[in-house]
Amino acid sequence: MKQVIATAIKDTLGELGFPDVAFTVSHPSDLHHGDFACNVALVLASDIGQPPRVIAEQIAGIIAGQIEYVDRVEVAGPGFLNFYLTRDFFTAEIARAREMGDAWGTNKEWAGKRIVVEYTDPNPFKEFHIGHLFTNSVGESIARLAMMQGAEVKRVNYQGDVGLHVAHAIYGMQALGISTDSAFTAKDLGRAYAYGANAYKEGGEPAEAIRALNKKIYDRTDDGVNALYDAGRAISLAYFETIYKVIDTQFDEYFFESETGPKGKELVLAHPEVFTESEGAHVFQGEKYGLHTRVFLNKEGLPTYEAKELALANEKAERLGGYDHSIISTSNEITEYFKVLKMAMSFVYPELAMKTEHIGHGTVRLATGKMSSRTGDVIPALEFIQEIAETAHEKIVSTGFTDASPELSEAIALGAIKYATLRGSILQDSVFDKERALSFEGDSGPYLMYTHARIVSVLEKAEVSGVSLISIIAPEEAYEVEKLLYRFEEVVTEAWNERAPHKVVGYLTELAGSFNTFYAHEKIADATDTYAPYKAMVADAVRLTLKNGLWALAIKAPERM
RNA sequence: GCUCCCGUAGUUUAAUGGAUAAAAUAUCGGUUUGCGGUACCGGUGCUCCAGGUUCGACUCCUGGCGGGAGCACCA
Repeated sequence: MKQVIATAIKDTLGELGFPDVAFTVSHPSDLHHGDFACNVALVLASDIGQPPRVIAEQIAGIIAGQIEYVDRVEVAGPGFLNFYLTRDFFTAEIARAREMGDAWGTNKEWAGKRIVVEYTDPNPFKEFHIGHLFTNSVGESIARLAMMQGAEVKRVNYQGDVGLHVAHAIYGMQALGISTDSAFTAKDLGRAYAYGANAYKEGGEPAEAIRALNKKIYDRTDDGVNALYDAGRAISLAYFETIYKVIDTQFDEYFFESETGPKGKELVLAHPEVFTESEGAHVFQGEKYGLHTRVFLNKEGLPTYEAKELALANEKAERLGGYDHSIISTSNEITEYFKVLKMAMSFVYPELAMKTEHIGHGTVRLATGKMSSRTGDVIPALEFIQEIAETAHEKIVSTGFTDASPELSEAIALGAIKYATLRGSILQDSVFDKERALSFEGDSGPYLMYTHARIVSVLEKAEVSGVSLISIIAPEEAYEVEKLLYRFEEVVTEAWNERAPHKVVGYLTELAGSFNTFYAHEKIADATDTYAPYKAMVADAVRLTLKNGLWALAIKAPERM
């Protein structure tokens, strides 16, 4: 529709003898200003020395009545052309949405192409905390938006099972007497890690011991260390799997630093023209490209994150049978490193470098203060979810909802968390206010879920009362909610193009608000109302949009709450 | 010190260079005894500072101020 209007305007410009200028056709921020607006007269004004409103009137005079589905064109404000669509357009869109069903909101832009999305990336031996929950929410949503573009998406999780942090944990295990003789849990590992990290910070002998351990972990020469390592790694990974089940995320492939490490080292050594020796280490000198120098192999000859990530790009391509695009979603602490890495990659793997994209997102802070896995002052993800689920359960019981199952409590808790983390731009740091996420009022995941469940319910009531969804007699004026509905496809595409899941959140919230206004003023389950069948169809299209939109955010849409 | 990100109602956040800067929350006041009140309607209240570009700037440019991250062997 946008394209149709743009073309018509372009033709009109030619007809009037105006120069061909760049203009935009967009949705006005206020629905009272029509469904589409064009700024062409404002752009032309200075070029041809006429007031914008005069130009706009000329264009409107010609274009009115020329475009199918455009009811009228008005000149407004400083000289905008406002296009109002016909009732038939909205009616047709409602029907189209309902026909498309689960495919509503998707397109074929990336059909036949493979996109790899790497996200979450928790490190074994460390706690899976709410920061991982945040990064998982972002990555999962990006992956789903990619799927909605028709791409074949491969979800990938990359985990640091070697490196200094593991040495921290092993050192802590030894110091705290955690051994394979007795059962230990992921929580014990978290404690051990915090202990080792603190010891390393103190420097001196413990730091030396940790560096020595790090080397042993790599070369596997010490049986005692190997035993601790193998048991710890297995317990960590099993623990992560239980979390993935809870947060509804599934990975196609897992990559480990223990595999990419040796390959990364090989790569660095094989490209001396790219990686130069400096102070005993192998570095990439980024200064030539406006970046900074980064170490790829340290002076002990061990690969750093950078070298491993380099090898990882190729590993992914090999194991997944190639890819058309590769997204790596991490917190923005990595952003600067990644620029250097990508530059280095452009010399080693030019084709892969071109397909690689890093998305750095902000970090979550709690209202109570910053959390850090180094001090052990973190909130474990599972405990956090459980706590919110318990509060959700209390609310369900006290308000007399039909379903008080633990599954529903958990779904609501996760909906609250995901919404809260995705509601703003992912670039920005965000503050997680627990009280707010738990309030379930206004802008919230449960608000959207509740609206969805209520539509399901009213549609059932409508059916029972004999409202048949066959009649398409619609009131002359389209409801406001209809004017938002057809934009869903555009929003999904925009959210994908800009890597901005919050666009979907904002849209769904506006849609739900608009529907709730509609619902408060219009009776749907009333067989005596001529318009009831049409209103039920509108409600059904909103239900579908909420369902598909929530899916893009990995939030469940229960039919009953 | 250098690089990157950010600065919007009391608070948390929106706004492809466009119209009266928008929601939620908090606060104040309402909802025709209506299909699920976790809802709906209304009031109060905001672009860090100083220049510049533009018909038009929260948005772009320059310089400040303030916050976060990074800046050689952690990830």
